[in-house]
Amino acid sequence: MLEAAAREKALHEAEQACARRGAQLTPLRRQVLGLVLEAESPVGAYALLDRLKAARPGAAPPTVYRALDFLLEHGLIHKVERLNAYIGCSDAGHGHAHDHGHPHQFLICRRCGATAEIIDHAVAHAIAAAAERAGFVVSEATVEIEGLCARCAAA
Amino acid sequence: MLEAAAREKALHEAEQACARRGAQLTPLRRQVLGLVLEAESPVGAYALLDRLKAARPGAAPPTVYRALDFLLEHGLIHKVERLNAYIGCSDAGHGHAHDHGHPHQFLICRRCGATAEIIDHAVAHAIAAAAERAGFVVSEATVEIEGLCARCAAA
DNA sequence: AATCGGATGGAACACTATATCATCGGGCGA
DNA sequence: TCGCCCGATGATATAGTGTTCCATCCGATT
Repeated sequence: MLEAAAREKALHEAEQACARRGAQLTPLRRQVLGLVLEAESPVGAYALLDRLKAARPGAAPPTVYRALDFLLEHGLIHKVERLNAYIGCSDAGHGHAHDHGHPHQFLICRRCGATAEIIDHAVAHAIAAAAERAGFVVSEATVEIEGLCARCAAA
Repeated sequence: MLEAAAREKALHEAEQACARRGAQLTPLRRQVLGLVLEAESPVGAYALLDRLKAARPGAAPPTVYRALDFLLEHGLIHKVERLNAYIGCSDAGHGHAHDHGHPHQFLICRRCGATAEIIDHAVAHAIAAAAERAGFVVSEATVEIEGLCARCAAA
């Protein structure tokens, strides 16, 4: 997802965001975040586990799920429900404690698997308005748009 | 989800929609659709399997997943990704063959689990516009809004 | 030192979904 | 009528995703 330099920068910003919030970005959590950020596409928990085992042979499913829960909780990553996979947040650290994340949407390419996060306020507003008309109090909205990315659609 | 009479009506309409499209709503598929429609909330595949076993002791996971695939394919049910569960479509049969469904959104209550399907054209348009700006060709969009339903928010 | 709480280690298990091969039965042409 | 094809179903096994539970470690506090 990110080049090495950009990844280091993102990790550093994550550390600072956690520090501000009184959350501990431990070496394990930081390492899992790094693995998510270096993946090309959204990455599954067990793929992360395999990679994590290179550095931590004893790692088991709860190891990675606990780290993922922390990162989700603090808005550093998102889960892509349609793929059962995780991706770095393009806008990490811009929330408050226990804010599971800002409104966002994903564009998921069927063909190449590339997944892009977008932040479209018109979509967010339309959702907020529709929910309000139903008397519904929104805590979080999942918007996952599947189709063909520009590159694959052209091909 | 539906009272007995409304359920019968929905099943009958599903039969007619399938007939129009040259699809076979076999007894098994009809039975699974009935189980989905009579559930209070979105229902998981294995919960359906348990109920199906009452009538068909030999039923196994593929039995129910194949039926669900057919029903999804023909727009008679939807999958709620956040819950890994299935729910009847509120607008069944209004599509064409291999049209996996019209634009729709879900309101999922965290507290009581009630899940309502809504069809909000402003949301659909905002999504289409955002995708188009990215050169993305949409085939299907998942919109799942989690929070508190009007009843639970009032309590 | 005693204790308390968050983080991690580790085994087992629960839940969700798919692969694979066999069988059945209706439609259809030779 | 026979043989064939093909979609649907039966049945077993396995893959993939996520959780529960208990133990341990370690730093902070008292």
